[in-house]
Amino acid sequence: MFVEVALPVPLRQNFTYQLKAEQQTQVKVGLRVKVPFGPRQQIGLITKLNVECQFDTSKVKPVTEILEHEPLIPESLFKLTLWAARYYFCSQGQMLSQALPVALRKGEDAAPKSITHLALTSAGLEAELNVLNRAPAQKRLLQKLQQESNSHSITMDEFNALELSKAALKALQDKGWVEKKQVEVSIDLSWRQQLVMNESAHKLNKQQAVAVSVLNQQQGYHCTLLEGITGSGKTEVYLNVLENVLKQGKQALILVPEIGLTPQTINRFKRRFDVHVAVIHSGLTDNQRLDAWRLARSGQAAIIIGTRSALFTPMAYPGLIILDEEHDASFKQQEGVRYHARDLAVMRGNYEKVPVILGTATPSLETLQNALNGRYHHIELSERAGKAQKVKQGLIDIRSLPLKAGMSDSLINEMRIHLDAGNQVLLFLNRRGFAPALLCHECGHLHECDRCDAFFTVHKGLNEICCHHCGNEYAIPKQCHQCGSTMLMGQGLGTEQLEQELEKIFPQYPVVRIDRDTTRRKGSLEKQLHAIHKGEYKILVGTQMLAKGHHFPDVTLVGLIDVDGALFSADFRAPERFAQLYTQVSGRAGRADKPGKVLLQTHQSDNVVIRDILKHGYHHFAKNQLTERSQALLPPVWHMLLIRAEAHNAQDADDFLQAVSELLPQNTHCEVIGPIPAPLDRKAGKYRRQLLFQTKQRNQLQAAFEQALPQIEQLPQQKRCRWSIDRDPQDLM
DNA sequence: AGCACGCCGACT
DNA sequence: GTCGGCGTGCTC
Repeated sequence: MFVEVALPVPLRQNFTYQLKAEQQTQVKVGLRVKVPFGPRQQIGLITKLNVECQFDTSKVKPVTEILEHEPLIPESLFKLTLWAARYYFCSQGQMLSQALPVALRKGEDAAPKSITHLALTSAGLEAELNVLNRAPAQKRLLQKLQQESNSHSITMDEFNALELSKAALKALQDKGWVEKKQVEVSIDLSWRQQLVMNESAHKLNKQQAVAVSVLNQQQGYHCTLLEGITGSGKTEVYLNVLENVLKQGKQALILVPEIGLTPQTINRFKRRFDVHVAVIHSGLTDNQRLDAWRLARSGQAAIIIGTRSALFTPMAYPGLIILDEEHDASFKQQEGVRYHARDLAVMRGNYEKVPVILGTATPSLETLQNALNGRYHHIELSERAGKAQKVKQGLIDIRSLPLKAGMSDSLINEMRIHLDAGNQVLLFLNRRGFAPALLCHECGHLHECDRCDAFFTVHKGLNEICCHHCGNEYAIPKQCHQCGSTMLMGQGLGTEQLEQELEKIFPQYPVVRIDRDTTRRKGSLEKQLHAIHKGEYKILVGTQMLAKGHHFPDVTLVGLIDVDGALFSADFRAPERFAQLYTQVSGRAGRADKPGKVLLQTHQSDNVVIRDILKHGYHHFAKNQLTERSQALLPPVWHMLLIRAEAHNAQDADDFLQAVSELLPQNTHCEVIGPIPAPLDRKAGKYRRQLLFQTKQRNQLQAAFEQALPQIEQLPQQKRCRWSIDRDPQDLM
């Protein structure tokens, strides 16, 4: 008997293996198997049984081992994954391995084993808390354990949630009061019978109430765009719908952007319901991920909340999928298989027959189009939930104005007014580092990365010049590389420099900078945000990071220092992104008793995009953009596939893509553009070229490319370069 | 993607 | 003499 196995290799095919007699009775589609593959053993999933062997039978190898008795993931999720492999033109094995926690890919057991508990010993039960007055961490842990009335024990997960040090635990163990115990896991599904609420729902305004009642009526698959302006209380709507779903004994999957998965967000859900919430984020170890996965699969975790990859978490009793901040670019994977969690979430809702809610204040054009043409329901929340006031907007035309570190006098004056009134000010600049280039004042030479077509960014604090594209870095040179002059200076403005200048202009107001450089260490973002909330800083400087997801109630003025770069990038999504960013930062300013203000500095004050957003708001702008995209044959109206190729030698990449372009149809419904150099022509020492394939209909793209792909893989030019496929690309970089 | 094989330069 | 650089080819 032969079986077909999907393996996590980039070859777009599955592999045939033989089963030994004793394996044949226990084999099923969806089981993991260990198989020999070339010189090593690989773990794959069975996709078909009893297949005719297309391969030279004598070369077919036997399956080494079958790793379980029951399929790892439900059929709906398995089917979704195979669908995604076809859609994104990758191998089934690659897509399936995306869908499994790393531990399972490596062969770890899927069934939950015993887990470690921390338990009180009898001595610990009688121990006096007051003895530990000088060891507060130990005291808290002991107290917690003594309060657990039944078991006098907690799981390691619960211990970690207390955020106490390992040393405190060690000390209690050494005293003989606490011990580690292996406990057999039992599956606790009591939440399905009786949902316990920790707090009651907040009062909804009329729009929220209508939204909740519409969403609660949905049975089976529905997709809804919940378009709610900042502060309109989307989360409260989620929580109400969630309550209804949990009461039916069904689980909910909540997907959030990478930056949005903060303790505050998680606590919001934990605080409302007394259920197990499985949190899946990038900081987890492989085994912690696997634990969360098991809890979700068995149905013990009622709520699963995570970032992009959590999309693939199996659920025993699926009831609802929510994807928050739907427009966020972090839902699209940017390496390997470039899937979009938003699109797959909608597809998953289809397969699981459950409703999907896409929430945002600034819908992506893709989602907006689906809402406008009726594929998705569309619910709008246009009222602010509290009595928060609308922000005031201002445009500063900086053409020929004198600037201090990129700031005009009017911006600085406005800042002073808000700061003197005791409020916080947020300045947004999407360029980290001190200066985006190093200029020789004598000969005009701009120092360029030797591996990329890009200038070095100057980082004064690190005393380094860095290439933000390949990670190349050197100490700041003392002399110009071209003329030897020592008169070197930063050219342009970055967050680091802005921070420094602000400290000079407003010495009495402490400045904090939030960007990838200041938040590199784990937990430092949390720390800085906490300090901001406590009011330790008055001026906040930062990149995108600062604009996304975090609300600062004491910020009353938001300044966008330089948006011209963002608006005039070569990318067709630049206006959309800018509009989203602007709308999102605007939402950060002000609160009920303090009206907020947003100031935008630009050299392009009469730019139609800027005018449109300021005057009519995001929704109006987005509708106009859809028309423009349609006229320009761009997504989401047309469908796009991008093939990137890179090679040491530009000609090799060009030749390959040229050959590809000749394999693709070109007519009124299908367009091929390229090969063209990528926007960053040379990156990390390699030349990058790309080819765009666009079609009017989604299925035309699927059909045409499916037909061409086998031929593309056979092209002799293919060997001389590395190439990859990006369906529905986020950007053309 | 890995991993082996294979063919040329600078080291104990 | 060998260690190791990465180009090329293969994986049921």
